[in-house]
Amino acid sequence: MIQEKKIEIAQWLLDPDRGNTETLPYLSFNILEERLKHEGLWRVFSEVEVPLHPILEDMHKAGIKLQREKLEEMHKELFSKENILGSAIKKECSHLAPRVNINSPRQLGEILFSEPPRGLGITHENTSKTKSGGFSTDNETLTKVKDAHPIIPLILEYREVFKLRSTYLESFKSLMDETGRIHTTFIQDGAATGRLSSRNPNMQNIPSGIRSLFVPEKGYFFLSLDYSQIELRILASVTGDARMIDAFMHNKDIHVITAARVFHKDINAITKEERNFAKILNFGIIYGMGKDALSRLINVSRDEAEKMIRDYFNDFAHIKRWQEKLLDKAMQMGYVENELGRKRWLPGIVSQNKRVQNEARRAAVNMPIQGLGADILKLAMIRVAEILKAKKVWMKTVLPILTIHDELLFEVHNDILKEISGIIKGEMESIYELKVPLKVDVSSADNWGAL
DNA sequence: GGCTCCGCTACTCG
DNA sequence: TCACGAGTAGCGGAGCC
Repeated sequence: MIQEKKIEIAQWLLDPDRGNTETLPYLSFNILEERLKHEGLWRVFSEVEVPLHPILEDMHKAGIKLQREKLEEMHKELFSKENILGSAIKKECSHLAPRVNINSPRQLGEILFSEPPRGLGITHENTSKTKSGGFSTDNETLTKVKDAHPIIPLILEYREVFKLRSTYLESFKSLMDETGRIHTTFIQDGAATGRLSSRNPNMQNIPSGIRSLFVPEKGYFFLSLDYSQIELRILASVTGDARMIDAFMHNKDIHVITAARVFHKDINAITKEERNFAKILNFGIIYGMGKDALSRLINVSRDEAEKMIRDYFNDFAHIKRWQEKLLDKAMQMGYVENELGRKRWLPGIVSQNKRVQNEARRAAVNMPIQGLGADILKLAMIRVAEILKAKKVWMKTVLPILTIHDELLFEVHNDILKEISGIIKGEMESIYELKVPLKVDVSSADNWGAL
């Protein structure tokens, strides 16, 4: 691994948000090494990031194959659909603005929500929602008024089609090599929590509807292994909350358990909707969600949302205490850290500006969870690569293809699929010890969409 | 007049 | 103001030559 890369990673570990320090680029590696050791970051550097780097290079080299004909076909189809929808939309508002650009949210907002004669005067609750004072035209807003005018569903469908064509299919076409594979770049020193990201193209946000375009070579299968509910398991483990730990130890449905707690009902009486609310609440806790966000998301009053959060913390008392302790320390020390010592500095935590401070507080409670999830996956990648290299199959009959936050994707030769999937699953589940078991779900298929 | 840069809006994923 | 973490496309304003 080249020295320059090590320096970049060291700098990122010392300032993962890229903004707290100014002139690190001129520091020698020796000085960076001292700083890493001084900050307790040497372990993450030497045992995680350094050994991970060649694996990401191998993934880049391997790439992932697209079905060229199917890609062309889908592109053609979407392009024609896009044109038809575009014409229909323009027809609906041609009397107002014959030269409207549908891709301009500002123009679109004017046309939909201004009073006649300038616009269609569609009624809506929240006027001028955007930062710059314009009408918001996002999916949530338009869905609320989708029956008010025939133009609305057309716009929603146009947006969907346009996104698929322009952001995904178009870039696949231009990035595909002669063999039909595209080679994303995994960014090791980008995300502030320790996660990886991906670009050119971003393979970590491919819509499920077009994943079937990606296929293994003949004689191979895709093998996917994903950690089941890893962030909630980490939440249970690092907070030491006995009830949540118990739920995972006995393989119970964590969202049903939560629903029973906050709705004061028996586990067997929980409805689908209540389970879904609890699911949103569980994730919301990881993200530091407040009553406003919760009430908007599950469509209850702010008072009801506040009560649900209060009940949640009453029942999972360790979680509340863990958050308070963490925030105290963050304010004293200026940073938070995960179990491996990975750090994130959050100067906003002591800001006089309430909004800035609250942003930092949410990031603070999230980082030790999201960041440990990232490290567990990274450790697993390192271990799996080691074993598969020893078996002489790495980059031969087993290709590492993608890593998507809680999931690994491989392209594996038919003959060894079963053996390899057992090995990788075992390593992923035993790579890190939490107070609850790590659970990995395995699936394989002859295209990415079928996993 | 044409070019690049950047913030904003919107949408995709875990 | 609106829940954490990312990347990308297009629009449109600002500033430069």
